[in-house]
Amino acid sequence: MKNPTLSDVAHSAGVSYATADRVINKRGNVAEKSTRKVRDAMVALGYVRNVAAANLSRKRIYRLAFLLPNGPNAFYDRIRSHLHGLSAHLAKDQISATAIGVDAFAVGGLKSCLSAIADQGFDGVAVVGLQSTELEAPIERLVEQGVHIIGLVSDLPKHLRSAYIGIDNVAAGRTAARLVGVSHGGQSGRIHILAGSTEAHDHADRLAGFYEVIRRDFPNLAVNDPVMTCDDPTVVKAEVEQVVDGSCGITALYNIGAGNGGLIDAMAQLNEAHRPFCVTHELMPDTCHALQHGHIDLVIDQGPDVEVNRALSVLKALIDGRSPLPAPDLVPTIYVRDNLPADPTLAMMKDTSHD
Amino acid sequence: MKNPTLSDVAHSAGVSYATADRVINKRGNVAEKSTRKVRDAMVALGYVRNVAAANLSRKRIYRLAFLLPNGPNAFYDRIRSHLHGLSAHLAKDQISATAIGVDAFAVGGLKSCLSAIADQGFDGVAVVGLQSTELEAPIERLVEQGVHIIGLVSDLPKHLRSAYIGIDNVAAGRTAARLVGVSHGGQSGRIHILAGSTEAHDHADRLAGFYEVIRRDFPNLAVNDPVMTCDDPTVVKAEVEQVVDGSCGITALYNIGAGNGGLIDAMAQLNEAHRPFCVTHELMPDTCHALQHGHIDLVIDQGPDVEVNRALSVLKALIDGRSPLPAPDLVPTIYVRDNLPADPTLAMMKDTSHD
DNA sequence: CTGAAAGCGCTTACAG
DNA sequence: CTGAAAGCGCTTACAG
Repeated sequence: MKNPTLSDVAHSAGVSYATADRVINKRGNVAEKSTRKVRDAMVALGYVRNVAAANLSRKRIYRLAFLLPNGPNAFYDRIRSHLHGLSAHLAKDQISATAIGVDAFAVGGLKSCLSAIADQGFDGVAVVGLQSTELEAPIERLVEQGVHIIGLVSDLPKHLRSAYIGIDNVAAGRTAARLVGVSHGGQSGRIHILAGSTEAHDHADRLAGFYEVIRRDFPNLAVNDPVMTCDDPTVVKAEVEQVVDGSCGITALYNIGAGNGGLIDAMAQLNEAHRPFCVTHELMPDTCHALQHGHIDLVIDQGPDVEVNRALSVLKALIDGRSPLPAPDLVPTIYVRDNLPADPTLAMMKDTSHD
Repeated sequence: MKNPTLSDVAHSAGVSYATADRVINKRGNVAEKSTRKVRDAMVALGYVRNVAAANLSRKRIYRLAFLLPNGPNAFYDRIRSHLHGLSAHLAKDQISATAIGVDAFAVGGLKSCLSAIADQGFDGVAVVGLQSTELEAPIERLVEQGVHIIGLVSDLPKHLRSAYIGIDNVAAGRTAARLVGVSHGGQSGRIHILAGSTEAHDHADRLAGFYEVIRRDFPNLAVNDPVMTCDDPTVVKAEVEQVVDGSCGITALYNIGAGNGGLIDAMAQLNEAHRPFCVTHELMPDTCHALQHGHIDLVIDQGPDVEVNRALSVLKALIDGRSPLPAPDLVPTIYVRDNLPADPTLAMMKDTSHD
């Protein structure tokens, strides 16, 4: 019942091990006839290449890079720290994963970073992408070098990457809308929306999804035009305070982007029973705390840790030339105050543990 | 920068390869003095054992078993089919995973199954457990044989297993309660609860969590005593039809167990705008369809595919004697009609694809 | 175009 | 208690 090896195949095909190897690894320089014989033997015996053995003999080390936006951003800090906590573990599987900072969210920064990592011997890179054709040149250069590219959290143009690991932001926005809608229990209301910027594709997607559902299924709810906050907590706070004084009739608040600190500060001053229903994104120490204390109601979390783990295994599969383990698409987790991780700080930090 | 090998360690310790091997693998028969020298060299060089090489030379094959309840159950069918779809993929990593049917949910069936798989050469087994001390004997026997045991979906007594892969059902019940509560928008109401049986620990846990939150945070909501349905759709349907005729003032329905077909049939007859708010568990073709058509509102899904994948990697880590990849606890996904998998039937079935 | 041989980092008899 | 040697399934020069 044990798997046939390459030498079984070679034998059965009547050629040498080296020749069989040449055809299964497409190294060329093999007579048409030999190729055919080997191919036949392969299927006849049901040959399955032993990747572990191949990697051992080749001394393969998976060199991976994660291109993450620089700057003070709790979300990417969490990704960085998870990656860091994983490194000892990954080393045992001959995987090295390096986080590389990219300047701002601007195309220029990403472009130069992509160019800079060429010729550095990376086998795969996960990049927090941008929808810009300007990225075409540097990425194609990498691909020519045999580097595998995937989009992480925010996608690249589809034709430039082999996979996207992240959530469907339109669906996330729709989900937020549904839950906000449901929270009105059939009563009418007015929803106020905050977003980081119109540039950010993920924000635009969430907004589109949100509108779609509210307009279709909740005619009793009015939606204010989104206010841009640049993800700045101070801006968020000022905006929320101004609009929530009671005279505007706001019954729900949806923060599409970051800057939750400001939202939470503003909400904490209100009476829980009378404040608007609040939905935000990403479970962080502050949003977790706010949920526990009833300052906000729902957090839609994309699970950065899981995204990183998934990116890692997809990249490895790509490099090994095989399909990744079948797994369902990533769907964000909805947190309420009742399903929070046992010890929030611990849960956030446990990544830094090693084994 | 490359990792030191065992022969580096042996060299540096001034002993033979074989001796170094004996101490790192605790095979015994080594002089105290040699042991010390090797140990010192190990830490000095920062030796990391290459598991892949070890497995290759040992021709290790991971033989795993999944003990799943028999009988017509869509949930476990889905687990079985996912497992089946994975097998080609797993084979490439020298992993074989066999699903083994266990009679009913009774302790007796599980006990005899656990006894039956002893001496069969399994390295690890994931079992849909039961909280019964009767399982102690057969499990301890397996453990003595070096078999690693984990609980899947439903836990075993803690001291009998190395890990539990599944959701926190109390938290799931609390989440259901929160969302049901929120859906009333501050208005009062009455909630009707259906459960499979009082025996099932997961049902009991969900119920407890549900009560906890409603009682604490939603004094305006009354909760009927749970009705036991034996997870039978016919029973569920009859019960729902009886209670939803309008005269009972039911504003929400929570089905803790299975038998959703009955719930959906009953709901489909009602006007979406006036039917009670409906929450159930597990995304299946029927619940997915019901969500899309507005017959129910929320599905709390534990993600059996992800559970299986996780069980696999935890089992492998256990067998290799290392800690699993750090990953957050499993939290169920909340589905509404707006965040359903792209093609539901496809998504359910894609497991059967091979690579 | 083809083949024989050494080596990847480990384990497993086997002989002292 | 210790060591030399073959072998796991592959890849990589190297020699024809």
